[in-house]
Amino acid sequence: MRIAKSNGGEATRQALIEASYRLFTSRGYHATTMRDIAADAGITAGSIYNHFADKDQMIKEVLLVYHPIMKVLPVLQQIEGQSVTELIHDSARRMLEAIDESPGILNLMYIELVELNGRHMETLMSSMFPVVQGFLTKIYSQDAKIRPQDPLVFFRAFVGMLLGYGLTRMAIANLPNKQGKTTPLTEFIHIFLYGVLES
Amino acid sequence: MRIAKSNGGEATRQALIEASYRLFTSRGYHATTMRDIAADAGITAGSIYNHFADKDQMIKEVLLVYHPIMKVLPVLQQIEGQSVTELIHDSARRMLEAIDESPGILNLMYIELVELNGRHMETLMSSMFPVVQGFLTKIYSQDAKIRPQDPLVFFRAFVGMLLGYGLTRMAIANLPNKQGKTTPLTEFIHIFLYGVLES
DNA sequence: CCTACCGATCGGTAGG
DNA sequence: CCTACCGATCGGTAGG
Repeated sequence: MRIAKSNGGEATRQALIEASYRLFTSRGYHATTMRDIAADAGITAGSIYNHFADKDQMIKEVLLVYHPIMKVLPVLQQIEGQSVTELIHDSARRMLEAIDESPGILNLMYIELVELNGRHMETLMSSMFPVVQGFLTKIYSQDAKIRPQDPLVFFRAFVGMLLGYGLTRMAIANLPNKQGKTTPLTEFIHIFLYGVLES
Repeated sequence: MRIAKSNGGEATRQALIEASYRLFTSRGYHATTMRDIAADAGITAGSIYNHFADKDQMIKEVLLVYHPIMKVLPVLQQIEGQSVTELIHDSARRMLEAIDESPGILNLMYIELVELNGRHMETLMSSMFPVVQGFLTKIYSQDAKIRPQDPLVFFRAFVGMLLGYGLTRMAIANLPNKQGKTTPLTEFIHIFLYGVLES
């Protein structure tokens, strides 16, 4: 039972988390120095250690708040719709909104997987498990013929569709001659629905 | 017109490329030191610079050989089949084979995109363009109703399906309690085909 | 929260 | 291809 400091302390801590999120996602973990983070948050390097034990604890807290899985879980729990089609449309749209709120958030997956050797994956996935189960129950209890017998395959295909959309969009955005096309998320959803539903 | 050294020089160079590929993909670019690479290739750090100007040139050459795009392009050119279904099955299977040949190869995408800030994406994508166009021409000239009017959407959905399959498989493989299930690539392909073809 | 500083380690070079 | 070494910079600490 600790009483929060009235002002500066917590604000600085938040600024540090946001700064490290910004820098980690745009350069990677090991290329970002404590001095970079401190400067971005408006303090000096030594002062970071009044808020965090070390660099590893910083990325841990960033992952806890910003990892795509963490951002997407609350959305998955609030899905609404009267049919599989509606449920998928609603969830796809809202999951992508959640991801678009934090630019570069998908990079955290890679940072965790490669630069941190997937150390936190187990924790993240296990907190995901019950939510996914609830989501799939909602889907499969609808009155519709669904092609994959294994719900896990359904979920992998669904997440895969969203990942594929997000990553190819990222790749295209990195090009200089990006045409001003509207992003065809609905087309991706339609392909997935046609693929997954027995007509 | 340089005559290759009869022996050790080129072999060491190859050993260095393979070592750096292995280490870059398993730890990331900035976490891998020149000393790590040298040791893995069986020489000392200073000797690397007889073969490569600097660290940046090493990752460049690794990308040129191992980047998923480079591995997948020759496969895309050799696709065979008498129908869209056959063509997609053949290409998906062979593309995934090419990727499975080099473990961790997908990590190179991340290294290039985040740790190297996407510097080489343009070059890679532009070499991809004509091959993709040939692939799509082959697909769309078949006698079949294809749902996406824009071939680019078709291709994004196709690549997205493969990426989604590969990445969710990676995520699952990182878990300790991985069940011994067979990987359902064909189910992914079926979902995609049902989604993309008008029956 | 800052200044000043530490030991370690990095990428890269010199000279043989 | 190795030994020896450089300047720079890193994560982290001490003391105030």
